[in-house]
Amino acid sequence: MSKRKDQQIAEAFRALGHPVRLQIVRILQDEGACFAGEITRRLPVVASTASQHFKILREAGLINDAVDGPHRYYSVDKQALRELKRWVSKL
Amino acid sequence: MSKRKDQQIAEAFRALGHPVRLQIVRILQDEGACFAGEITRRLPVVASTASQHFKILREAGLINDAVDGPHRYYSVDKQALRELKRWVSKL
DNA sequence: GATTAACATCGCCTTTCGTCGAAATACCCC
DNA sequence: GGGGTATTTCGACGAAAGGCGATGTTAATC
Repeated sequence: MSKRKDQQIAEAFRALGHPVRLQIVRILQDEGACFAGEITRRLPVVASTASQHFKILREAGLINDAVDGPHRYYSVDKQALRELKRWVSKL
Repeated sequence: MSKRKDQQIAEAFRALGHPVRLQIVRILQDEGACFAGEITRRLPVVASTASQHFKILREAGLINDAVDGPHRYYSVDKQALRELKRWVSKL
């Protein structure tokens, strides 16, 4: 029971613990990678707020981003999701 | 994609998004039902703080409690955990 | 190189969280 | 019913979250 790992898992859960962020992950899951504006368009918050949520998900390791010209593509981090699933399945 | 459900799922994730609460759920998972003091004894917080964490987990529907004399037994809510697993597995 | 577009970050404000110690509650036992 | 034990609730506080608008940054376009 590593404390380090616990911290990471808790951070991941915390990141998912907000309706907007949950929505972001689901959109990415459904559509695959999307650029930020496309995601933001479907969220009930302004762009700067959405960006904050992206940051939290990114720092929790749940999503990755790739810059492409003026756009920024986001996608789920499959590895992180796998670990999360593994943790949850042990419950 | 019901908004209602999303709210519940987000609440459950949020509840798990704190190291102490993660620890509580794991203790209950490992040991089965425990009374509050037994759990608190292993946590890095005082009793009143632990009680707050129990409350959050209870309100998120993740654990159940049963009064037994001066003690209070806590246990994980298997149904809620099943739902959570189902949700996560879709990611 | 100025302009526009797409995002991110900053600054600010308000609300919620996390924690503690103190007080309240519930129950048991003498 | 008085004292003791287990647990929750209350009250207070600093810390962090979540929101917005304004400002920065980067890159494509003219």
